[in-house]
Amino acid sequence: MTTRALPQPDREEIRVETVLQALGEPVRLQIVRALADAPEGIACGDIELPVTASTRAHHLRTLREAGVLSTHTEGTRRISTLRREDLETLYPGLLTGILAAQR
Amino acid sequence: MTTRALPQPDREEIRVETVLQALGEPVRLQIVRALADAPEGIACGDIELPVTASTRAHHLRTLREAGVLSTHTEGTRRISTLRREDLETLYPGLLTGILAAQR
DNA sequence: CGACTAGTTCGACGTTGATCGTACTACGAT
DNA sequence: ATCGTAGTACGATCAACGTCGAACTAGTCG
Repeated sequence: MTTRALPQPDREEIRVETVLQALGEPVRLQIVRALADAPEGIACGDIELPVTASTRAHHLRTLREAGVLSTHTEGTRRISTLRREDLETLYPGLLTGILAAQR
Repeated sequence: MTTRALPQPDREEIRVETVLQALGEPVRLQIVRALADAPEGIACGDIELPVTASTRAHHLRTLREAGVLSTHTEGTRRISTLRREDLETLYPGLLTGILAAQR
């Protein structure tokens, strides 16, 4: 089995506008919430979403490039995790605030 | 002189996706930052923005309808203020986190 | 190897959204 | 009442985005 990490921005490259724009999309917010409930990460396909696989891939890429999540390959699966620490350092309280909203 | 408030969503009507989407636009984020620096409110036209008056009006409306700011008329000027308390109640930490980002 | 599975990439399509100019409204001052 | 100022509403335009299906890549298991 192979394990590899996908390219993502460094902490200092993360921009607020990009993060907010990424989070301001219902499906992506749903993904972030799913990830928040799974601290150890979750496989893309295991998140229930009302979109096709290709759209899901698109959203995950957007979130990763915005710096919201990390993805690494484990065999044929791609495990995504929230970049909690980076986000908390850059924008303390932001994630908490967002997740506090009732679904 | 006349004073009147413009229609805006009640606190319980505010939706996270809408707020995040509103904040995820550079010009609007700039407006929010200007408002954060002026707790007593600020007249629309006094915010320096790289867009025309009509575009500015559009963004202010978007932010107001999202529940991010309040606007009330004072004579011919429209004074906008951040809805800090409502946002803090709904999404504690969100605003702080966003404003913590260096410009 | 070949078949299967997980996921991505690409191109197309339709919708949304940011922007502008122009026309309009509302208020205050003269 | 008339003029000037602050700001909004409308319609048009163009770019960005979410969505999909189909083709592709990469890994696992027989």
